[in-house]
Amino acid sequence: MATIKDVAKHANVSVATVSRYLNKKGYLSKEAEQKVKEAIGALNYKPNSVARSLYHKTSKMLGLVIPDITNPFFPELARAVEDVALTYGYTVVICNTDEDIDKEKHYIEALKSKYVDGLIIATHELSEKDYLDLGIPLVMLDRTIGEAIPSVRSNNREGAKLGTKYLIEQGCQFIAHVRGPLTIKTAYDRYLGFKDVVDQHQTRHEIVESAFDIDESKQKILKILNEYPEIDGIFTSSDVMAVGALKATQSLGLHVPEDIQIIGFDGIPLGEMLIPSLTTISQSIYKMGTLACRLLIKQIEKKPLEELHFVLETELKIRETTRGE
Amino acid sequence: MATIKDVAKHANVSVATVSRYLNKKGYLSKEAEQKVKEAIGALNYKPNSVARSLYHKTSKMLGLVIPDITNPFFPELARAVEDVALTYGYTVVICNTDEDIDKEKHYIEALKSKYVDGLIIATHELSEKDYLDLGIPLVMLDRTIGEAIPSVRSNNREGAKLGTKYLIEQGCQFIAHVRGPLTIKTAYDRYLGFKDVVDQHQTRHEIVESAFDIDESKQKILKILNEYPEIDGIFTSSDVMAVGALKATQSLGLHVPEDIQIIGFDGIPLGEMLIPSLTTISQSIYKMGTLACRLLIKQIEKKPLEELHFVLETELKIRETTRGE
DNA sequence: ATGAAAGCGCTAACAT
DNA sequence: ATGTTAGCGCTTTCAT
Repeated sequence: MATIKDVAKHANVSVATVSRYLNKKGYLSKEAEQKVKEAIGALNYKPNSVARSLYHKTSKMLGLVIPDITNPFFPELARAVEDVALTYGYTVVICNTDEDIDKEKHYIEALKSKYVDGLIIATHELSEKDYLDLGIPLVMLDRTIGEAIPSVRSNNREGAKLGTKYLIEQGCQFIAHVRGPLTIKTAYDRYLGFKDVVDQHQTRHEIVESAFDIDESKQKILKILNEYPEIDGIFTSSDVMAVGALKATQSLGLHVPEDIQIIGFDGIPLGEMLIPSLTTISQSIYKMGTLACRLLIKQIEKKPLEELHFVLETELKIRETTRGE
Repeated sequence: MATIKDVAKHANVSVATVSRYLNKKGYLSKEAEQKVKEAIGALNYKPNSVARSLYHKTSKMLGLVIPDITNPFFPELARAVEDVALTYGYTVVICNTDEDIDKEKHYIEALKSKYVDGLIIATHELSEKDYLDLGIPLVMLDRTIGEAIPSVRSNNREGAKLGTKYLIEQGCQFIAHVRGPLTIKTAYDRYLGFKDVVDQHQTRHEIVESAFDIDESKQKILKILNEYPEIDGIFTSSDVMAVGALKATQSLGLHVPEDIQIIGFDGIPLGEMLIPSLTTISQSIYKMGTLACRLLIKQIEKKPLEELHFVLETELKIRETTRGE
């Protein structure tokens, strides 16, 4: 691979001149410009990012820290981040932490030593201080952590209200809510939204807790359906959980949506592929990703942020697991 | 961030000594070792990867070039690659090319200028020469391209035979095959396998072509089902296409598997989540990823490869879209 | 056993 | 307008 020296030699100028050409900085005669341009073409020269990084302490790399790319919520998000990163000339490195604090630390350390320019964090492991101490631009995705770190998330509580309300409108008299782990704020907000509505309407309800996991959700629902066969509506804290619900009702010989209606949360592509397709509270996943990435790049480029915390509205996507009009 | 100089100063030794300690190379007195160790601890020193990269022309980074992480085949693959990469201390950068040759070239260029150590390629854009000219270790995933570049793929033809045979065993008399784009070798092999079996059994059949896309597949199937209502079996070239088939049969009021049986190909997690769950020819996706990554790292570490081309067997996963025993 | 110094490829301050 | 050079943080050869 040709270096800047080779180009300088070939063009009969100094490396500084080549560098000026490359960065369009400082004075440069038309003539020199022409010679350099030719040399670069002739040698097929490409600037070496590593050398640039070493000098600038910057890498044009972004880190995306997520629990697991295999969770259907994240591919679309990752895609969104990557799409805008590409636009601005950044490369993104995805880190699967499996919600393991050591793994997360390991990755962040590795990225820092590569001069990563910023991080989008979609996990719930470290504390605000840990993140702030990193000393690099950050965006929290799907949660806020203190006021200082910019964030992008959905209005989970309102979304949950939307879904619960719709279930009641469709005639549900006894609704089960499968909520996510208590430690996860997102899941807690959805629980709160559910609670708001059932309390207000004095709707009979039961709440179970489950990991965002299809099988655990199925088991929990089987259990509660067994205990309360009158349940005629299920609102789950995620679409994956709703699949578990669907499996459970199916194995019980229940018809959806005739006997029991189901609403999920997330709006992952899977929902549309199911038969029956899943009614859900859809988050603007792609938009969350692009927004987070733009926020991050703005910080990296030291542009002012007129707003730090973004809350996106959710949308009720009526499909086949509810009765419809 | 502390540098090697800081550590040297703190420990009252030269940077060379610190470097020797870091790399466990060359002579080092117990005493010096102790001092350096302390200094590193005290300063919380972490070696800078960028500086190392510049010297070694190596980055401990791997590139994974795929069409689109949003395609449900790839998250599991990416996960597998990352898991083994992590074990060996590598970081992986995922590149979504959208099957766009310019995007692929752009990414590869960017990675090269970052001294990426190797590439796993799961796209079909560039030629063997293009790849060879890169001059870095490579593994082809899901296809072979010449003899020189190591590869990992499934035995697609045998897999297709397995599926087609099973459909016939289950009583199908008229089978439709939705094949993938002709340009994709993988899809072609599956088509060949299908053809092998229907020809041998003189089974009535029809073939349509579709992108690996749910809606297009649905439309194509709707059309052929309309033309030949006697079709009682569908074998698709991917699971996503099979979802299209399921949607099509459902919209026609057909019962699966009673009226018509369906078999997909891939074994993506989605298949299990569907209701009815999808009978499919399952590839060992995770294994393909780990194998490819190990192969790549072996090359990077200049270890001999006893074998260059790996063909993994597929497995028939009998679920609910076929009649079963 | 340890240190000084060159060099990886690039940028920018300084000199001319 | 252009060139010389120090330095980014690290590794390694060569002295000592």
